[in-house]
Amino acid sequence: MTEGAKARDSGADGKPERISEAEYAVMEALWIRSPLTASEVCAEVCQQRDWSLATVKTLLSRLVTKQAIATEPDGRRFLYRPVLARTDYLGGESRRLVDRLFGGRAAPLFANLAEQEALTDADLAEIETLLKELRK
Amino acid sequence: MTEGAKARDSGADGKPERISEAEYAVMEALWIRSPLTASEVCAEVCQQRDWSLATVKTLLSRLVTKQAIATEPDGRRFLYRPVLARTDYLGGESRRLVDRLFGGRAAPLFANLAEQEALTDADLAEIETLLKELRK
DNA sequence: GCTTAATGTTTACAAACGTAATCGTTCCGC
DNA sequence: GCGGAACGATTACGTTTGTAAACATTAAGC
Repeated sequence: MTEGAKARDSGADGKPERISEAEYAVMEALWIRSPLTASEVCAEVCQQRDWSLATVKTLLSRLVTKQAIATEPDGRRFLYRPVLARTDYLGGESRRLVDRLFGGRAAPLFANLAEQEALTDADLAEIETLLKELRK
Repeated sequence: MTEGAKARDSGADGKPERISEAEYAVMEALWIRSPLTASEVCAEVCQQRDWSLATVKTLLSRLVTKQAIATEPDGRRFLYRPVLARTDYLGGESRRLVDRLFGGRAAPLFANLAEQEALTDADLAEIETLLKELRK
């Protein structure tokens, strides 16, 4: 490409492009262990999702384009490792949900989860502990 | 269609198809007030999202197909109203997020939001109140 | 009665996504 | 040195989503 930084941003500046659900599965593998080769990633996810190696390669390429992962050469092939931190991703997605569906406030989300009976006793206990931490 | 219940489910049985982000904006309008005509929905959302009436009509059709809303004839036109309850939708999406990103446990989500400083004092207070309720 | 405005239906089209096959190169084993 | 395996890059193709225009029908005004 002759005129570098064409556009479509997601560059170092603009907010990172969203990671799709399939791409997320690949990210997970890399968050657990990295760097990995494409084959190694496939070894981690292809069984569970019933994917072919080709699919994983496509997803890796797209993630590189989105700058969610980076490559480092290792001989004739690449090793892939996350650029986007897991915590940042989770935080971003959580905020998105809270902003989009609950007016940016977390309390209604919890009320909703409670209503859905999606909160286990363990969850409640942990949250209580966290609350104490935060209010300190 | 000659052979009713063709497929593509989302029928009365299979889990409801996902509602996209644009579609959600339409649902919001209908959750706030319903039934509404297409024009009325447009009056609610077209300014904010910079949409044309045509776009709203498309989204309404798709939502009808997905059985998220239903129509009732009103003379020569339709009135639209939600079939999917707001609470159910919010609950479903919340669970999806918790399942997909946090292994189905709400506590890590909470921890994450805290880390992202996405919890206001008001949130904390409300959640505390909720917790007390739930543990009763 | 005829034009027109409103409304649902159909069709359109580009971008993103899911899923992959194919192509071109290069290294490794024989 | 050569055939195949491994790998990244390119191309492919159907579906969903975002966004809308075109079309058909009909009710309503003049």
